[in-house]
This record gives sequence, structure tokens and C-alpha cells, in this order.
Amino acid sequence: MTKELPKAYDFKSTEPRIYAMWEAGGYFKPHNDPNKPGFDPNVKPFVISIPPPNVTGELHLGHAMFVSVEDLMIRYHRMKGYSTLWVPGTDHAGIATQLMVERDLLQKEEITREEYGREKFVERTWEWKRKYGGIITTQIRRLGASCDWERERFTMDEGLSRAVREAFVRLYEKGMIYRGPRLINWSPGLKTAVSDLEVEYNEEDATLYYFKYMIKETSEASKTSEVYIPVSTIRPETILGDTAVAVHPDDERYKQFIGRTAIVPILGREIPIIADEYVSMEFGTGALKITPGHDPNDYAIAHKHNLPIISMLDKEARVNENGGKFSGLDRFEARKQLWAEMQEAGLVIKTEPYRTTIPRSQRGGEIVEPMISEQWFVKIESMAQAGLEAVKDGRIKIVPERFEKIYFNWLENIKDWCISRQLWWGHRIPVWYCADGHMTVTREDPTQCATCGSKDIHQDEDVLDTWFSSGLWPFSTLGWPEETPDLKYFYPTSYMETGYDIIFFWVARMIMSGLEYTGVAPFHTVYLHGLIRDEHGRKMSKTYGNVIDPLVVMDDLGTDALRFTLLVGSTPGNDMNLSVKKVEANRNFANKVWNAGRFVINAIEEIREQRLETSHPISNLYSLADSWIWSRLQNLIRDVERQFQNFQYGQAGQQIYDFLWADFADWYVEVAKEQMKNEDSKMQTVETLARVLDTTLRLLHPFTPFITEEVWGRLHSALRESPLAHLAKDWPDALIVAKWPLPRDPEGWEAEKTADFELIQGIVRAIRNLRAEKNVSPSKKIAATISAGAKTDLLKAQSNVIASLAGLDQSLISILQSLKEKPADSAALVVGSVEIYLPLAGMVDLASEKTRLEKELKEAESHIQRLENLLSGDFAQKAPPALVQKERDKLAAYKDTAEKIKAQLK
RNA sequence: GGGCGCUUAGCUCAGUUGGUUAGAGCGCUUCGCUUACACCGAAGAUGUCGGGGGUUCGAGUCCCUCAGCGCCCA
Repeated sequence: MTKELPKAYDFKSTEPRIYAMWEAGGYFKPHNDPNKPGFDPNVKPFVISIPPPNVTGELHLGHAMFVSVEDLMIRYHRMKGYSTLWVPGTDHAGIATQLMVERDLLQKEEITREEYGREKFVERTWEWKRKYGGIITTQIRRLGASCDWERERFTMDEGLSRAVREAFVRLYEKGMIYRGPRLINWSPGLKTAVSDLEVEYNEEDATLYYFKYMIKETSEASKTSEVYIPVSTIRPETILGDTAVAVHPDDERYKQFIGRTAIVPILGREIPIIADEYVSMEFGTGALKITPGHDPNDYAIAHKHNLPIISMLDKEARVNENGGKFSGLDRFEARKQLWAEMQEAGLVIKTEPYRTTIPRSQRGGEIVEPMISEQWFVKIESMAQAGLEAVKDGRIKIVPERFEKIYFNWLENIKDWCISRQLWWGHRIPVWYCADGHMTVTREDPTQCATCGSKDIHQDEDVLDTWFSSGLWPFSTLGWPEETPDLKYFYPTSYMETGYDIIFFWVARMIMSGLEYTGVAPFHTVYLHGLIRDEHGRKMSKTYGNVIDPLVVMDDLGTDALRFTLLVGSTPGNDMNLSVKKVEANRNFANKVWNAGRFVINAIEEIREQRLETSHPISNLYSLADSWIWSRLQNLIRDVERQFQNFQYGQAGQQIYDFLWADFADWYVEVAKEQMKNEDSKMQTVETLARVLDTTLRLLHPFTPFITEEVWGRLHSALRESPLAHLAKDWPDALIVAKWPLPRDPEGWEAEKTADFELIQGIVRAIRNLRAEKNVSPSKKIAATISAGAKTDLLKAQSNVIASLAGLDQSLISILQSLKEKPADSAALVVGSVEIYLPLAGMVDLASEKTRLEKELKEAESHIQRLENLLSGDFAQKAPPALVQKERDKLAAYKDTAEKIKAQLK
């Protein structure tokens, strides 16, 4: 019996049920698994490793975006028959996680991590991870992610930690890792080195301080007069670390001072005055103080001129012992006090407001200090070179292509990678020291010094940059350095899909790491999506209050609606503006899918009791509408396939949407209602409905997996118990593993059928239009006389379609080759070469009819004019003949129409 | 300073080998609860495709240039 389906799609009850069904059915696992019997190494795999989210993070739209895109890629390939694997997992996110636990510790127990102790703190962080680490993966499941959860990994898992250890030791053994004091970006609040990439430079209001750098006098005589070089700086406190004053060698103002000695204010230290072309004569006073310990440019100059380097700040950015009387002061307090003293000493010239870029930490926003610090580095040049080549020679393709340039530019200017962090949460650097300072670097934790055998050894305090471990992700998750079956079969992976904002952080490092450790590119395609902004293009932020929470959106409108919005509303590499309104529109689309499905399923139920052999054999009985929708569908399959190949997922989704709503629901279903009234055409109509719906659901599945699975399942069971059961004979149990529709070449009949159906559509639209204009009640069936000329047979065959769609009374339609005279009291319509007369007694006002027809004539004539101009020009000679013919046909049609309208006007 | 992107209907955006009369959603106007759907249907209005120049039979699409906005790198 017919099971009543609710009128509106209920995503709330459907989504969890469908997801559980998929997971229990094992559909997320690769169908060809190298760890299982019957494995066939010749089956092509398709693999994506997830960009691992922060293990303690919570779902935001960035996650929703990458899950939607990757799940789409995965589902598409799975349906195409690839042995598909999507490896999920999470990242330990050193700083973020540590901060969270620290904050919690401070809140609950009012102690700092230092007071708590390292070992206990790390254990507490693990507990935190065990407690909250599942939240993000649960939320990712809600998005419909079809990843193989049995292969889930975490960057600090035993296996992945082993991979990190292996990678470090290998590089060390190759001499590619070194330790030493270098100028790095220091975060005083976090008390760790941070990556250059984690520093943001924004223009801010600041103060430019002008002061006098006194010159040490050589002769007693000049001691009384004031001789100085004026210098300006944004950070006066760094004067304490100055080791030179630099001027341009050609600067006439200062040439005389080059080689002489300047005196550091207040401290009285003596420093040289040097010449360097780096100094801009135009900027500020044209003289530059050099603080190599706290500025990257100054650091470079110091190296060139062999200047001493002085650090004047400690780890918390307080002035250290090199700052004399200022030592112990915070950097900003020191700035104030030093300046005040300089003022007293008469060394101040002036201050002025100034806009400049200030380096701030991405996390927390505090001002980052360039500082000299002992850190571990990777010599990056050879890895960068390999990374460059892999993209240049096409082993890796970046989509969209313009990001290749950005990638090249970064790698060409790359600096050695500072991989150590002064954190507690992360992979500890596998280096041990004995009392004599010998280093032991091993894969296994050592018990004694490798050099002197001392048992008194301790491990390096630092941990590795989180990106060091994420760089290994595509292969560490598959078992590397073990040659596991997974690694052998699934590596290298296929696509790397992520946001363009982490192209340097992650994509570039994965490529370098993959090439370095495995010798092959870790994937052949990088697909980059854009960032999500609010509906007016502003960045989403809590301060603005414009944040959209994907969980709330899914609760309110359904996962499919959110996914479809993200996928169809974005283009590769471009930011998208998101609004709840858009998601609402797509919730409506989901409902349209539901109801179209409901209609088809009900139609199948209706024929359930009929036996196939009692109705006509189906072939060759297809109606014009059947042929038309079939041809449109085949077109759609071809288009969608092409769009998928070109990564134009949004376009593909849009076309499926348009087909389902405009072609299938608005037109074909309406015609089908008519065709089903006739026993002769009922069966083939239901068959077409079922086949078209089936294919459309397959195409739509990667975009909106839940509703398509649900409707398809119901379609499947309805069909199985119907006379059309043969249609579903090789369907699998679930849509998720159903075959992707294969594009096929047109068979030749399509153009004519399409043109014919479009004429019918034109006629129907024209009649509807006139009815609306004349306020004819939609329920009122009216008569029509049609003069159809060459289209007489076609229109006679389609008269019931025209009648039902345009609200005509079929018994009152007469379709003739031609008319001797036009019917009285009728409104006339001209569609191509077809004339339609609607007897609207009492409603036809001759004057307004004349105006309407004249307007139409004018339009037709303007087209005639345009086309005649076009065809009399070079177009006719130079354009492709087929195109010219098309325009000629069009011209003929417009001329025909114009003639007919003219006749009406007589 | 260098590079990249964007500028299309009131709003948000599609439009990838140059080829009809440039599309969609939302919003707006009129009508309609026709047994799939009011989360709907029918009909309708709205564009100097940022400005200028060029290539071409033909440019929203390619080239040059200018302007505004945004991003990345220094």
C-alpha cells in the first residue's frame, strides 16, 4: 500500500538515520582494500587526506566549506567506481590547544602551567583532548562527510609521532637541520618563537621619534659645539641595542661623519657610523639607527658590516641587563622612561604622528618582537627547489592556476624554516644532551650519550612546529615510514583540497615534505577554495556579530541546504559572501527535490497493480515530452561531467538545479500528469519519470547527499514492487554507491524534438501570458482556434498537452492548416509561424489588441532589421556556415511572424 | 614598491575554448490553495556587463589603459 510521504522534507529525522545507514553499511570504506582478501592492485584509487582541523576546535564555516567540497569530490569518484578513500583526522594545534588548557587551568585552579609542571600539564592536555577531541569529528559527520572513520588519525598518535621522529632524524643525518641563535619572531605573551607566517602586518597609528645621535668629538676645540646626526625611530627603546648609525654613502649631509663614532644616548656606549646604500636618503632624517638584535633589516646590515649584535629584551619583552638602568622594565615602559630621560638630556628633536605597519601575532594580537634566539632550523633550499619543480613540470597542478605564481614566489624567496617552538604541547625535539654538551639524535629514545656514553642526558626542551607534523600528513596517516599496504596502494594521494590561506603553511610544506621523504609528490592536484564572508563581504567576526554558525544553519535549514549553498555559491579560489537567505533558497530546493520525488513515487504506486505485458510495449511510444526531457537530461549529464573535469562544481550544481526545477518539475511533470490520464501512455510516462528522477538524483548526490539518498531509496523500493522493476534490477542498495551517469553522444533526433517541444512551450507561454494580461481566471477553460501551417500535425498530436498546460478546453480546440478568415471577437497570438485565436468575447478591445500586436510587430521587425544587417555584412562570409545558417533561419522565422502579425492588423 | 583578484538587474552572485534577444536566487508588481510542492505555481518589470581605447565578421568574455575596492608578498 501507499505509504503517505509528508508534504515537506523532514531533514531532522532523515539526516542522522541516513548517516548511520551509510556508516553501518561500510560505504565510507574503499571497496578495494589492500588489507583484505581479494584485493586488486589494478583498481584505481582516489584518495584525499583531510586538512586536519584543530582537535579541540569547533565547527565553523571554513570546516563546512572544505567538508562540502571534499565530500563532493569523494562521492563523485566513489560513484565513478574508484576505490575511494578519504582519510579523516585532527591536528594537535600546539599553541591553540596549549592556550586553551592553560586558560582552563588558570580559571579552575588559579595556577599557571609553570607552577603546574610540564609533565602534569602535558597529561592534562591529553585528558582535554580525550574529552573534547571528538566534538569536531562529530560535527564533521553531521555535514555528511563520507570519510573512513576507521582510518582516523591524530598528529600525536604513536604512528604519526614515529613519522615525525623519522623525518627529523633523516633530515638531521643529511645535515639539513641545524641549531643556532638567529633573529626570529618572538611572541612575548606566549614565550615562544612564531613563524613569519603567523605574524600579521597592519597599518596603525604610531609615533615617529626624532632625536640626536651625538658624535664623539676628536678635537678638544669642538667639544663645546653640538655635533650630531638626527635619527628617527618608531621604537626608541631599541636604542639600547643599537650598534651603529648608518647613512647613505652619497648623502652630502652626513658624508663627513662616516667612519666616526656616535654615542648611544643615556648608555654612553660608542658605536660606529657606517655607510650603506640600503639607507634611504629621503626617508625621515636620512640616517638610520642599527639595532641588529631587534630588526631583520638591521640584522642583515650588521652581518654585512660585522657589527656586534646586542639583545636588549628578555623572553617576556622586558629590558635585560644590556639596558643598564632600564633593565627589568617592560618594553613600552622602557620606551617612555628612556624618552623622558633623553628629553632632559636635550637629545630629543621632536615627535610626530606616523602611520606604519606593526607586526602583530595572528593569535592574540600582541606586538611580536624580532629577537635573537637559539632555535632549530631546516635548511630549506633543496626542498624548496624540489617543490618548485614539481609544480613547474606539471606533476602537481594547482587549481585555480593563478595560485601557482603565488606558490612560486613564496618558494623562490623562502628562508630557512624555524621548526622549534617553546611550547609543551607537541612533538618534543628528539635531541638529547649530556653534561659535556654532546648531542644524541635518534629514532628511539636513547639511554646514554652516543658520543661519551654518559647516562646523564636530558632531552631538548622544545617541541616542533605543528606544521612540521602536518607536512607529513598525506603519508604519515597511511603508515609511513612503514611500507604498509595502505601506503603502497593509496599513496600518493589524489587531490589536496583546502583554503588558499594556508597554501604556504601547509600545501607548500606538504609538497616539500612529500618529495623529501617519499620521493614523490604527495598528490597530483591542489584545489583551493576561498574564504567565507558575510553577505556584504565583510570578514565574519565576533566583534561585528556577523558570524554564521553552521550548526545553527543545519538545525534550521538542513545540511543539504548548507552544502548546496556553499558549493554552488562559490567558485574556485574566490571568497564567497554567505547569507542565511541563500541557504533558505536552497532549503526550498531540497523541498522541491522531495516533492518531485514524492510525485514520481506516487505515480509508480499508481501503476503497481498493472502488469507490464497488458500495456503496450514501451519502446517507440515515447511522447514528444518524453523525448525532450530525455534529450535535456543527456545534455545535462554531458555538461555536468565537463564541469566536474574542470573543477567547476558550482556551475554543475546550478545546472542540475535548473534542470530539476525548470525542466523536470515545471514542464515535464506537468505534461506527465496529462499523459498519465491516458492508459496507453501511462506506463511509458511513469518509466520516464522514474528514469529521469533516478539519473538526476545520482547527479545531485555529491551536492546534497542526504535528501537524494532518502528519495532514491524510496524510489528504489517503489520501483522494485512495480511492473517497472526491471529498471532497478542492477541498482545497488544505496545511492552513495550507485553508478555515476555516463555521458553519451547525441543520437541525432534531439535537435528536432527539442525544437518541436520548444514551440509547444512558446505557444503555452503565449496563451498564459495573454490570459494573465486579460485577467482570465486560471480555472476558466477556454476555446482556441489555431492556424498551424507546416506544424499542423505536430500541434494536433500535442493538443492535449497545450490544452492542459494553457488552460484550454480540449474539445473546443481546432487546429487547421490555414484559416479562410480570422475568427471574430478573438485575440490573436503569433508564435513563429503559428497563429492562435482565443475567443475572449467581451474582453477583446480592438484598440488595445491593435496596440499589443503593433508592439509585437515592432519587436519582430527590429529583429529582422538586426539580422538583415548582420547577414549583409562580413558575417555571412567569415563566420562558420552553420552559424550563418542559424541566423538565416531565424530571420526567416521573424519574417514569417511579422507577415502574420501584419495580416492580423489589416 | 611588486603581484593577484574583483567591478554584470535594488541586493548577493553565475556566466572557461569569443557566437541567439546577458542569466539565477532574494526583493518588487499582478493573479492563483489546479489532488507533488504556498519551503508552491502562472505572468510581469528591472542591465550604457566600472570608464576609455584596440583586435575581430562578432567582445561581458581577448589585448592595452585609467579609476575604485579587496587580498597576498616585500
